[in-house]
Amino acid sequence: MTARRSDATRAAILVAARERFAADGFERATIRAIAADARIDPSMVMRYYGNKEGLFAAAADFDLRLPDLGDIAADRVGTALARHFLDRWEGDDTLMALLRTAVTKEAAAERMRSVFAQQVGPVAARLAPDPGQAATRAGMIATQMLGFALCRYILRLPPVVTLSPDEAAAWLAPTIQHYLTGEAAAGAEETGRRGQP
Amino acid sequence: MTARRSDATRAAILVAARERFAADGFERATIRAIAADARIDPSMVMRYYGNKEGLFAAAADFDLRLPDLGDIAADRVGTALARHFLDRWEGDDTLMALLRTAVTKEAAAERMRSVFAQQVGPVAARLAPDPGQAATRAGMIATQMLGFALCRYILRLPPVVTLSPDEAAAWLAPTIQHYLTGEAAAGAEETGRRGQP
DNA sequence: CCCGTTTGCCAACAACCGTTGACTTGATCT
DNA sequence: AGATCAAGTCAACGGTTGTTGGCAAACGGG
Repeated sequence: MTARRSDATRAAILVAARERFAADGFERATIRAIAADARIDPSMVMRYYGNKEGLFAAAADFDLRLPDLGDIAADRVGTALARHFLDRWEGDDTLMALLRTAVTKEAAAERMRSVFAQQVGPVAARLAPDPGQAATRAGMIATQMLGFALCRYILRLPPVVTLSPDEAAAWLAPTIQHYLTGEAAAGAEETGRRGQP
Repeated sequence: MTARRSDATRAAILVAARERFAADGFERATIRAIAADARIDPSMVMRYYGNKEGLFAAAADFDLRLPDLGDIAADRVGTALARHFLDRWEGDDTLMALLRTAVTKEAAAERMRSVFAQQVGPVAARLAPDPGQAATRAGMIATQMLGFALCRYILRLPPVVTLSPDEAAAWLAPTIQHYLTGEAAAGAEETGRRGQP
């Protein structure tokens, strides 16, 4: 397939869409505002992306780009993961657009689920000491990383915003490492039982 | 001030508003839908709460209701906090309404910030080994608790949804405890420096 | 050079939203 | 009983949004 003459316009729309979705979320980001940012007519957005959901799907196409962790000592993976997540968040509007939208749109939440299941899950599966708990371990890592992003980039809690990237990584790394390779939490020994009682 | 005749209506509006805000977020929850749930006219909402933001402010008035932790051993506070947070989330729509809205509305984000600063902050200030790091420790606790709530109740990541409350508390407690009283993360020794370089 | 296709703009529609004001009903007090 | 005021209903307005179809200009192959 050869390059179309409208590729520049398509790309401009996508950039503007990512910025608006990241800054305002899905509902408050209007097609008119996105089109104005991209200096084109709103109807162009419809022509190239069908409708607002199609535009979002194209703008929020995301990959964590986790590096190969094979050559990293198992007890240093926590640090590597924490740093990678932070780098990924700082430079890319896509993750923020996805998170802001996933809170209110089921389709975006589903994409968020698949990102973590397909990209963090395998890492846990390879490094977790207990294969049966790998999914849970990946899930707990997601809670910590998404929670950190939520507090730092969206809610902007002052003590979390103030942290330098190095400090942030230093706080997060032991938690990630613990969820990944630390002792599993049984949790059912006090008042309940695993799964449904 | 004596009880007004309209108190039942006011309360019905508030209940319906909390449910809608919690389920749909601020923008997708319409005054018309809330009024329909409460079986009254939309104009009643305006009369009693001024406008949509006033309604939200009334519906999202929230208190963590942290218990007195004075009589709990310092090394068991993590467990107590984790359990309390979980209880608070399970039973009350208010927190979900607040979180769903805080992601896109600055006023709600500000309320979220003050909730954690004024309610979690003091706990950290009393138990942290290093007073200067108390705010940071409270912030990291917020990242973990809000991240867990985000993944379990809003994004519904399967491995996090599946956990029983006891299992969840067992996973969260060591992390909270570590953020509260564990060794502080220096974090600036590798490539950066604390605060601005 | 001409004709079909792509690219873009313009105006408009239909739906929905928050919000308002006027009117009716019902309770309460003298 | 009649006056007063709160409680509730109804219809509408102004604005915004996603979306559509028609039309003009630019482009490119024959």
